[in-house]
This record gives sequence, structure tokens and C-alpha cells, in this order.
Amino acid sequence: MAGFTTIKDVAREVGVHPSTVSRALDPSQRDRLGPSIVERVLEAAERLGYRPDAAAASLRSGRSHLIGIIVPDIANPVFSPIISGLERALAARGYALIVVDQPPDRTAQPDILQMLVARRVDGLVLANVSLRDDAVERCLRWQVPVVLVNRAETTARVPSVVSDDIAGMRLAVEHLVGLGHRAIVHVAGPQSLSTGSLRRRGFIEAMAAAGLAVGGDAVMEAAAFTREAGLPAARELLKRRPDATAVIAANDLLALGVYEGLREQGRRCPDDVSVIGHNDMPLVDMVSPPLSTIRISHREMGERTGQLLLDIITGARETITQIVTQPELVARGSTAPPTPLTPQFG
Amino acid sequence: MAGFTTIKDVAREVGVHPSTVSRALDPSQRDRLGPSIVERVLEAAERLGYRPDAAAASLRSGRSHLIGIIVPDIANPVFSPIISGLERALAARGYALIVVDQPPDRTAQPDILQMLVARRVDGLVLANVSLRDDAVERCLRWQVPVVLVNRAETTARVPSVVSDDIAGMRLAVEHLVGLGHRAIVHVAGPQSLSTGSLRRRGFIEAMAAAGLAVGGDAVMEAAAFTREAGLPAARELLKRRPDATAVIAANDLLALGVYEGLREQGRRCPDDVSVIGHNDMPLVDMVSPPLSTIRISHREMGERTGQLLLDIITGARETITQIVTQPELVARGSTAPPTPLTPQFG
DNA sequence: TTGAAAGCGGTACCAC
DNA sequence: GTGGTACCGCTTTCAA
Repeated sequence: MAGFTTIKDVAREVGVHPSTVSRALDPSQRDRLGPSIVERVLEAAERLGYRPDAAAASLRSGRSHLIGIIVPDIANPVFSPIISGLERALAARGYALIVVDQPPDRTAQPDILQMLVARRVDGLVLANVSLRDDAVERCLRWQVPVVLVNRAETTARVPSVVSDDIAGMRLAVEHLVGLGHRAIVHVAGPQSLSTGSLRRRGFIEAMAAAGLAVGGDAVMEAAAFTREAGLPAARELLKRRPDATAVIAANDLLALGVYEGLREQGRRCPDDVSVIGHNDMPLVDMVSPPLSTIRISHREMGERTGQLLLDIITGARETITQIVTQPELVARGSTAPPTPLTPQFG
Repeated sequence: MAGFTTIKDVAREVGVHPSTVSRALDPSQRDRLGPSIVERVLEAAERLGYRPDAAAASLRSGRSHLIGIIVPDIANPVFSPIISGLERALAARGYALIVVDQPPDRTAQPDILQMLVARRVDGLVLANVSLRDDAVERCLRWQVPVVLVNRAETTARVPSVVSDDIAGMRLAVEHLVGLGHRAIVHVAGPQSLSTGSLRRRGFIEAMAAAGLAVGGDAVMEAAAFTREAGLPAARELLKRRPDATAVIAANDLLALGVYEGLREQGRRCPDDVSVIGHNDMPLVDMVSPPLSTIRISHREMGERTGQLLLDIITGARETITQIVTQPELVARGSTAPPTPLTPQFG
């Protein structure tokens, strides 16, 4: 990596002291210098192809302009737009993003969090926290600025950006009730995650608000937010509640698992059973039938997470802010009135 | 960021010189020291919660243990598994990954490449190169180790990891020909990208090998590898070649655009027209009809990219290696014999 | 307004 | 084997 133009080279070229170059290059210090000197420094820096060494600046200033994010799975269509939006918001303000995958099953893995802290990231985004997470504990202890995204904790001890999961489930329930459903069941996500837990609660509350009882057999928890976990959960649920005319899944992947479960049993969607998901991930409009779902803008969540974190880092924001975005209903072909459309004359 | 335990603190604690601590902490230097000292240093470092400062190490050693990747879209289901696989391979060897989104349309954007080089990344992965790319030129000039992934250049001046696009198209053509198709057309991707260009060539070559002529009207280039770009291309192609019984799309998203085009015209898939895609991205097995496609393991490509790049950086590999992975056919419901299955008796 | 000098926290080379 | 020391490139405090 030798051969880079340094601040000294520029100083020598212009005939000034290195610290003068440093000041000329820093917009916030620039006005303390003579205008001609600033101009000459900038010109020389440009001409020599000077690029500041981030490591040196970081070492001296204590700021790395690096943000770390820990996600459970980069390839998951929920998390990739979050990363994308986050990256965009950070880049706009001169920060770069280190992305780390931390699948929940990888136990005894190297300590990712410590690795990022050792790299002196200026802040951290956690997209994988459970309801009470040790990682948050440690960030707090180490005084590393942190923002949770998508999933939050039960306590609001750190800032977070999440979708209103309760409201999302209310939309889902009201949609189905509006169509005439009354026997509605829920394939829940892991209850160790806020998304799984809140959506389950949102389901129960919305059902109660609609005057519908939710028996203990109306909710089945899936082992993970995946298609694979959705299938057995759907099987079990449909067996327990053969009368159900609608299934609300805690996310789209689970909903697809429900599709498979229905297919296995020879029941048709939406003719026999309506299905609704959560997230509106890419392509669910192309499956058969097109999936009705609760849309969350993950990209926007990522962007707002970035802005919030940088505001905290730069001191522009002091309070622990909880940003809650509002989801919306996207009705497609997987939800329909419970009985065939033939009117019940006579 | 004050308050971190430094190497000096550890040295003081153990009663040795800082450089001794540095050596004790470096596995490759450790054996030059007395075993008891190593043990004491390690114990003290652990006890004091010592974490090496990556910036300081980077500044002095010239190695940042940071790799940069530039992708056209993180959220694209093709690139996210590449990132995921890459990240895994790098983490296994102590490197972290900086991810940067560089959508093709963002012109006059800040110079991403320079930004990454300024951060002194030890190497770069480019997932967004065109057939002759300026970014490659600059990496070469700056002597930054670089590996291309997914898309390559026409010339093999730098290492790359790509799928065998020619072979993939041969699989697609042979599959359709085997089903009895002869009037096969191609929705091509952008010809400025290796994937678009090679798949087009692979189509033409495979058709020729099957003894089928490809007229100039049998190929239609889409403006981008997206569903949105696939629809107009499909419209035009189906209008020009109403006799076509099968469409090969350059990727899955284009194939979904073709689905929409067929639907518009009231033609059914696969009954009237067979469709085959490329990539086997998530969920295409759930669309209607389930999409036949050419499967590429993007995650594996990402992993091999990481290994290759680190081998280059550590000097374990000198030659410019081109890794070409073999794709496989995944036949699903979107491809079928050209005429209805009713045998042509009498 | 500019120059000088002192580090930030490691690493690497030179002595001993 | 271990200690000493210079220094990576930049920022920042202090002088002038």
C-alpha cells in the first residue's frame, strides 16, 4: 500500500506546513485560512491524487466513519432492503457500512460484536435482536451508539425503528372480517422475536376488538420465519381447526408454507381458505394465488435507521427515539369471502 | 472512544515491554517468546478486556483486513447471496466486508471506488462491471487486488468468478429441443453486461448446434435485467414471432416479465408457450406456473470469490484465475412439449 | 493566520 | 528471547 500521496507530499508541493494542509482540507476549519492558500492546497491535492488515509484519521480522531450492521441473514428479502436503505443514508453523510451475517444457529461463533467494536465502528445497527438481547446489554456497557431495526426489545432502552406490528395485524384481521370471515387462525412467528410476539398479540387483540373469540388452538407458533417452518405449523393448525376459513401468517414466507399445507390437504386458496401474509416481499404478487399481505417498507426503515443513528453519533439527537412506521394492507388474490360467491337464495 | 485497554496497559500489568505484548498476541510471532510470558500476557489481555485497535494496526502494517464489494443492488436476489457467501468466506479468515450499492443510474455520484481505496481496503470485489469497465482499469493502475464476480469483462485481465453462461443456455435450449420445440426465441439481457452478452451468444450457438436457424427477429434485448424491462421486450418479441412456442429469458426476472406478456395476450404457459429463466432465484418455484430455470449457486460464487481474493492478497496465488461454475437445469412447470399432449392419431 | 510538535495504538526493525 | 525505538498519516493543541 506504499506509494499513496500523503498530506506531507501536498504540503511540500504547496510549500506550507502539513497541518495547514490538514486544515485546508477540513471544511469546518477552512475559513480560518487565507483563501489563496486553501485554493492552492485544494488544487495540489487534486493534482497529486491525494486521498486521506481513513486509518490514520480514525486513529487520531477516534472516529472511523464506519457503521456496523449485524443481520441474521443478508439474503433474506426482508433484510436486504434494510441494508440497502441504510447504506444509502450512511453514504450520503460520508459513512460506510460493514455488514455481518450472524445466523441464529451458528453457536460458539467468534464474537462478532467485539470484532466490530475492535474495528472502532462509530455506531451499530442490530437487526437480529431477541426480546431481551445480550448484545444490546454490551453496547450499552461499552457506550457504543446503537439502533435496533425491524426487531426491537421489550424494554425501550435503546432507539429502534420498527413497523407497527400490532397495527399490521389489525389491518389483516379487519380485512378478513370485512370479507365475512369469523373462523380465523394464526401461524405465529418465533415468540422470542418482537415481530413474532407482537404480531401474535396484535392478532389476538384485533380479534377481540372484532368480537371474535380466540381459543388456545387458534394460534400455532412456527419454529422460524421460513417456508420450511411454515408447512408443519400449517399442517398442525389446519388439523386442529378444520373449520378455519382464513389463516393469517406472521410473515410471507410462513404464508407460502401455508399454501403448501393447503395444497397437501387438497384445499384451495382462496376458495376454501383465505391466506394473508406480512411484509409484501418481492415476488409474492406472482405466486399463485397472488398473496394478500401487509406491506412494510423495509428500505425506508433502513434509511430512517441510518439517519437516526447518525443524528445520535453527531449529537444532534439526545433522546431515545422509537420510530414506528405504519404498514398498509395489500389485498390480492389469496383473500376472498369465506363461502363461494353463489348467493344463498332460499 | 477513550477508555479502551491498550497494549501498553497490558504491558504494564504483566511487567513487560509493549512490543513483547504485541508479539505474544501475534500467533506467528508467539513461538519466539517464552511460554510463561505468552501465557501471562494472554491472561492479562483477557482479564483487562483488551481489543486490538484495527485502525492503529492498519496504519502501521498497511493491512486493514477490510474488503470492499460494489454491487448494483444489494436487494437484488442475485447479489444478496453473493454478498452472504463472500462475507462468510472472509469472516472465516478474519476479514470484514464493506458493502456499497452503486445503482447504474446514479450518475455523477461520489467516487465509490476512491472512497474504498481511501479506506485502504486490502482488496475489492466488483459485482457490477460492464464488458470493459473503467473501475477495473483503475484498480489495476492503483494495484488494488480485485476479483470480479457474476459479471466479467471481455478480456481476462483480472481474476473472476462467474457461472458458465454459455453452458447454461445450452442446457436451456437442449431442454426445450428435447421437449420438441423448434421455434424458440430469446429475451436477452443488456448486451453491455457479460451475462447478457454471453447468454445471448450461448443461445445462438446452442440453437445452431441443434440445427435450428436463429433469425434476427428471434432475439430481443431488454433494457435491464428486471421484470419491468421484460414485459415490453416480451410484447415485441411475441408480436414479431407469433409462431414461437418457447421463450428463453436471460434471467428469472425477465422470465416473469414474459409471463405478464403472455397473460396480456391471453396465451397460456406452458400450454401455448413454454418459458425458461436463468438463476433459480428464491420463490420462482412458487409462481404460477413454477418456473423452469437454470440454477446458479450465487452463494457458492461468493464464497469462492472470497477465497480467491484472500489467496491473492496473502500471496498464496499468483496467476490470474478465472473460476467458472457449472449451472444446472431445473425443470418445473413452465416448460412442456409444444403441442397439447393429445397424441396425433389419424 | 500559520508553524511546530505531540501523539493516537500498534508494528517492525534494531540492538542486546 | 526481550527491550528500545522509530514511525505509519493524520489531527489537534499550543505557540508564535
